[in-house]
Amino acid sequence: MTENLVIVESPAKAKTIEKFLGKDFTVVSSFGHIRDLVKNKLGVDVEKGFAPVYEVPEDKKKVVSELRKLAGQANTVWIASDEDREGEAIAWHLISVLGLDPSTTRRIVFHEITKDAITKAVESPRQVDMNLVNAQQARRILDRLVGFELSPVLWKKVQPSLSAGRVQSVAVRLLVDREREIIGFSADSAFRVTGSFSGKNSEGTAVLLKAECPKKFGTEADAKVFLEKCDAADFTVENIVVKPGTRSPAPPFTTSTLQQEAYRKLGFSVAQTMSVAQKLYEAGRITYMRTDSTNLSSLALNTAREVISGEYGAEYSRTRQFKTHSRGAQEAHEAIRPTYFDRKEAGGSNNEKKLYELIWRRAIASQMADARIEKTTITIGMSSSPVNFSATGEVILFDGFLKVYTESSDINASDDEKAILPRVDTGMALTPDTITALQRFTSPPPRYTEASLVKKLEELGIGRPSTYAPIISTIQSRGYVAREDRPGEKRTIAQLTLAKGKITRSEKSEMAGKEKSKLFPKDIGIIVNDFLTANFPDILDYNFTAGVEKEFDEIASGELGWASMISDFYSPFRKTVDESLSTRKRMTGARQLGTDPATGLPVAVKMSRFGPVVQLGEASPDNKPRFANLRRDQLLETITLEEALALFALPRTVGTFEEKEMTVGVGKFGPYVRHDGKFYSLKKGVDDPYTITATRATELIREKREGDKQKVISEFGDIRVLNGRYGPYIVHDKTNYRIPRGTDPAKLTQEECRAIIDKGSKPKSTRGGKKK
DNA sequence: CAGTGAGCGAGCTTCCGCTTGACTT
Repeated sequence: MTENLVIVESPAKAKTIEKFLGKDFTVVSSFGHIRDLVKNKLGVDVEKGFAPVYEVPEDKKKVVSELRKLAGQANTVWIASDEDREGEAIAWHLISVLGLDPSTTRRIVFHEITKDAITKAVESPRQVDMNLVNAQQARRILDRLVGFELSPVLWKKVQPSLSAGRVQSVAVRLLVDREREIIGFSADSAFRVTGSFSGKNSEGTAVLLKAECPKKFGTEADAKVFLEKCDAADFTVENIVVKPGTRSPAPPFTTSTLQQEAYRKLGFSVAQTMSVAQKLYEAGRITYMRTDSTNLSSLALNTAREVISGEYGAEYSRTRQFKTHSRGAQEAHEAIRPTYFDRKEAGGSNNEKKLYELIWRRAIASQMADARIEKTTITIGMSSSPVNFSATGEVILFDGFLKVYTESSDINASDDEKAILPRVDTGMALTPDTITALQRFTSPPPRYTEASLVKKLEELGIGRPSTYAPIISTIQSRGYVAREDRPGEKRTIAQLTLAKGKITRSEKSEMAGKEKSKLFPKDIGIIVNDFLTANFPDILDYNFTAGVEKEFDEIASGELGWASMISDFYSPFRKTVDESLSTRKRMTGARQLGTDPATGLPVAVKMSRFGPVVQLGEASPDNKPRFANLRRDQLLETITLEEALALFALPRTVGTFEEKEMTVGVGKFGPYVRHDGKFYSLKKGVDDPYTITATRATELIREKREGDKQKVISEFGDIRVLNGRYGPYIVHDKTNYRIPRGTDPAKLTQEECRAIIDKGSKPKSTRGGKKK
């Protein structure tokens, strides 16, 4: 018999709270939502005022029956789900599913897990707020209607199994729109002039000063004219400006900023960050990792102050509370911070340690003093032209929070290195050692990374902390976008150098468009996006979510009825769905590229059942056209006739080896060499199927044979002892057998192998585990 | 394990947000 049963959302939270509440209270977890719209149907009765059809999902039945049992034994049930829309709905579903009495069940909330906050919460219970619950139901129903009405349109008009939704479709649109900006971008170049000067200051010390000309020169000729002027000029220090300034720390982490910084500083993917953070949370090392709040509890503020004062001195401490700026934030939790600031290290694995340290530094820095800096700008005038040179430098007078943490930026910061400047005096003469004009190209807008996409989504108020990682994974698993690298293209840039009264020209090369781990939209994503933006512009609008969120807020405050909101949305939406089903044609992304000069046949690209293809010739009852797959880095939208025709070069014969032909092609598992009925994979990033030579192909064959030899330890007819990924094992009749510990696999005899097989120390069948 | 690209039609796919384990390698 329990006196009091408290239900929270997370089991780790339950464990912590139980300690604060004492023995009269049992604290258990609902593991999030316990009820949802039915799984495989619309689950909304459109005819009957959009009545939702709820069910307890299969994987929640156990939790529900356990909770029901405990609730039946308790005198008082307290529901302490989060203080936001979803949390309120969880409370309401719990009351309804567990058969609790709404008038005696106590709804409590707290957004920091401290004894004080919990005690206060228990002293002021309330009842479930039905307006807030209705706002959640409206959100849920709207998302279901959009997702389950839109996706089937795609199945008919584009391809089966595709999906669309309020959040994912806009995420894909961001990437497609950005890709089109990049496609339409043409790089401009200008010449940037820098100089290296020497002179003697009033103390008689020789100084060296590097400075840049703020004016850019559009053409090489203009740059040359300027360098000629420089050659004839006298240079003097015209002006020295010293400006004090401060820099302030960033707020402690939210889910989104944690994902961004873990990507920039540690190279973690968004999903990796969340799973590592989950481990730290379960171990009690950090506060909850799915949050949109930058708020810190007063307990946290106090302990941070103590730790900072003790570690760095009181002058480094400055207590701050940050306002949460993110759109649609619900602030049910604290910011992400260490549970104990005095613990500088925590976590089992290396990744856990690294992420913990990052969280610790960011949270501690947020409670530290501003850094004080001094920025110096030296202007150098020249006698032959009104153009100046300028040198900027920065000195840190007091490091403050910089002692612990500096936030990284998405933009490459290599250009504005903060140098320390030497002492110079106004009017001082300078002699140029070298002055160079280097050609610089403008860059297109950057492609999104997983983390920068999350940042953008958060800015638009789309998605929630618990869904950022799943969104990124959904749009990739649907094939709409892919995380890829690109080697980039070599580009030649010109450089003019003035030294010792002579101007010399040289050329350098740089890589343009190199990409690492960026999100690229794929053809199917572009086709789906174009279809949706053409037919459902309202839903694909970047501000759609912000608009409906405003209405959800009105429902939450009781100004708007949820059913009327849904109804206003649904009638026109449903009409557009029906129209696009009956009038729109299938979308294939087809483009006619022209005629093949060799055969005179038409060349076209389109999306086929198995991906983007180029087609040579037209299909008719007595003609089967030739097909070739597009490469991973090509798009239907941008591929040229020449590029498309080049794809038919495969498969090709590269030569003979041991009197058998070697052919190169691209198969299911990438590029290969085929020889004597066997396949040999080309090395990724090394070999190119279009240019690989016979010599290299035979090399690959020999390498593979050598590798296979080492794989076989011994062979007894149909029994083989092999070296596998997980160590040596025995193969017989297509089944693998484990070798007993302490046995030298090289010394196994046929009889011993037979014995192991007969004993049947079969590893479990590898087939069973896969779920549909 | 290294291919497909048509058409027929049954039966299936799909949303967003709240939470953790199951699973195998």
